[in-house]
Amino acid sequence: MQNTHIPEDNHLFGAMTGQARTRLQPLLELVQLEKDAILYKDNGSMSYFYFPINTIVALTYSFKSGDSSEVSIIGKEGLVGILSLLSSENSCARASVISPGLSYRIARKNMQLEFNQHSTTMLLFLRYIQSLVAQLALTAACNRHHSIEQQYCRLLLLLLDRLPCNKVSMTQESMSLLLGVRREGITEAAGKLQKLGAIDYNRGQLTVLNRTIVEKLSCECYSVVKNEMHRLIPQPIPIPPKPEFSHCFSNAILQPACEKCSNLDSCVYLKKNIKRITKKCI
Amino acid sequence: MQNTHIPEDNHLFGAMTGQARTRLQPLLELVQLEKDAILYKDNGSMSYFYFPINTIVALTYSFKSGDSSEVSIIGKEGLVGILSLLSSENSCARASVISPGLSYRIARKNMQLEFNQHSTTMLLFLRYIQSLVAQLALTAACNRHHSIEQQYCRLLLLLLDRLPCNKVSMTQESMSLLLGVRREGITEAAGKLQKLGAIDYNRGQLTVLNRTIVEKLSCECYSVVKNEMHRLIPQPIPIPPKPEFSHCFSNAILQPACEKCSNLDSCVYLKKNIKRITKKCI
DNA sequence: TTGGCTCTGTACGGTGACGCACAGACGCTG
DNA sequence: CAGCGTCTGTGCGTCACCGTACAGAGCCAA
Repeated sequence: MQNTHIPEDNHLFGAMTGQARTRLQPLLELVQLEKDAILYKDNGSMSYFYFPINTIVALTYSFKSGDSSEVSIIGKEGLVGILSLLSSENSCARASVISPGLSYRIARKNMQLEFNQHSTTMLLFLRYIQSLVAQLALTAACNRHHSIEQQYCRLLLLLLDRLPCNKVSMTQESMSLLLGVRREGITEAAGKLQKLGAIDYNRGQLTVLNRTIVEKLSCECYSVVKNEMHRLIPQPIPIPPKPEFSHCFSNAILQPACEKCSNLDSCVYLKKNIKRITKKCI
Repeated sequence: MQNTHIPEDNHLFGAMTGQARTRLQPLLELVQLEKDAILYKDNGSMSYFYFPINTIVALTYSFKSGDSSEVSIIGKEGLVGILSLLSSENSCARASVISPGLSYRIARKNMQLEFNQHSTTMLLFLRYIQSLVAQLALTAACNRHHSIEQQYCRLLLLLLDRLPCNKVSMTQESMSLLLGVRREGITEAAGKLQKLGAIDYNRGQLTVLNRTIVEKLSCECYSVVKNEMHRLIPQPIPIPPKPEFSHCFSNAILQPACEKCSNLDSCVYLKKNIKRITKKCI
């Protein structure tokens, strides 16, 4: 049975020229990123770049005190690790998987070669970096001025845009760590949204029922970031979701469509030969 | 009388190769940036890049509500406008002069040409962009977790590093707008620092008396940003301040060394042919 | 079934920052 | 010198968020 994913499901990869994609395609490897896997640490080096397909990665900055805060969310629209193309070293943020799923990855040196030798690729990536910069700047200002509720909604929307469905698999505890606030703050915001009928949730399984309400309660930061991204990186024409895809590969995110897929281990696709990246890997 | 400044007083310019500097030097123009001049707006286009000498520029993001927050501080170590090299458009932050002084500037198209055609320049600039990114990420997390007092100290240190002396010419009101907090919050923080003997101030004229205390009260963000910058961009060997320089060109920052320089208009250097960039210019 | 673990709901006091209001101090100008 | 505008100090009440603590509810495994 054929694999139902193509690297072009990642928008940034899809926005590369045909020639560039032809060059890179043989160097790509499809991997399953599991929850809380660390793709790179604050100061460590990284071996791979990741083009997420249906996984979501957060860039977070941590203080010595242990306090931390998300600075950027990267999913199928982007590339994890791109900032390290700017120099030989990483920046000071950590990249961790907050929603498990599939991603293509490519060895660092191959990516660096492509970036250095082909100006069209470089220019595209630089545009993407600019959109990341805008996201960072906005997050800074947002953290200063907006309420937990607004930021919770913003985060929900960022996650939704990067998931193949309207279900988010994250506990309130995880969300609070991302935003750098108390868990109780999230409980309160989520409780209000539930009362309004905007979301429904149960033990780490959150479903967005009415996206409009969430958008209204969110701060303007969400739409600004989204528009900036769309302005800089052309978005692919929306393709109707592939049933098999959403069935078998996003089972940690979707409510599974069948019993046997409620566990990753029983998924026939994953049984094949897709490497798993777990918490222990880097 | 010779001009006492050279473009190499700007660290980023100084870190460029000799060939690159030779190419750019004839294209540079020395200008006087006056307080509150807007170098570029949130969405507008920009005509020049600025290599600050003894002026300081803030990148701030503003919300529709009018709330705003500084996301980055740029002085003699950097280049204002560099992010727009990444694509044809600007990012969503505004650049305004918070400390008046001199800067070299270069037309946008000339800079873009240099960036596109010379890889050593490009690589240097990309490294600088990475340090900016680190600053943005840190600011985001800092805004979340650190107190006004800590952030006030951080800002003071960032300003000090970019000034030729220990005097900062800014009102508490201006500082509060930068940090995106109440003016009274700054009053309180400044009052505490004054009681401790760390600073002295009077109607917009602030002198740092004991830098060590300020560093102790600051959050770790200052040193992290500074180290990241030094790691990525080689710093010049410190040169003892030139008396004439500090006398005549930083008079809006320094307590003037003589009476006739207490006013910009009476400065013989500025009388010559240095263009002034005021609030009205863009 | 039972016990233990995780996740969520709630409550309480503490605190840092806010918004507002106003007074005093300083410095410039006529 | 008088008057005015700017800058700073201070004192409220309010609110959002924090830290802590604990209880209940759901889920899983022994």
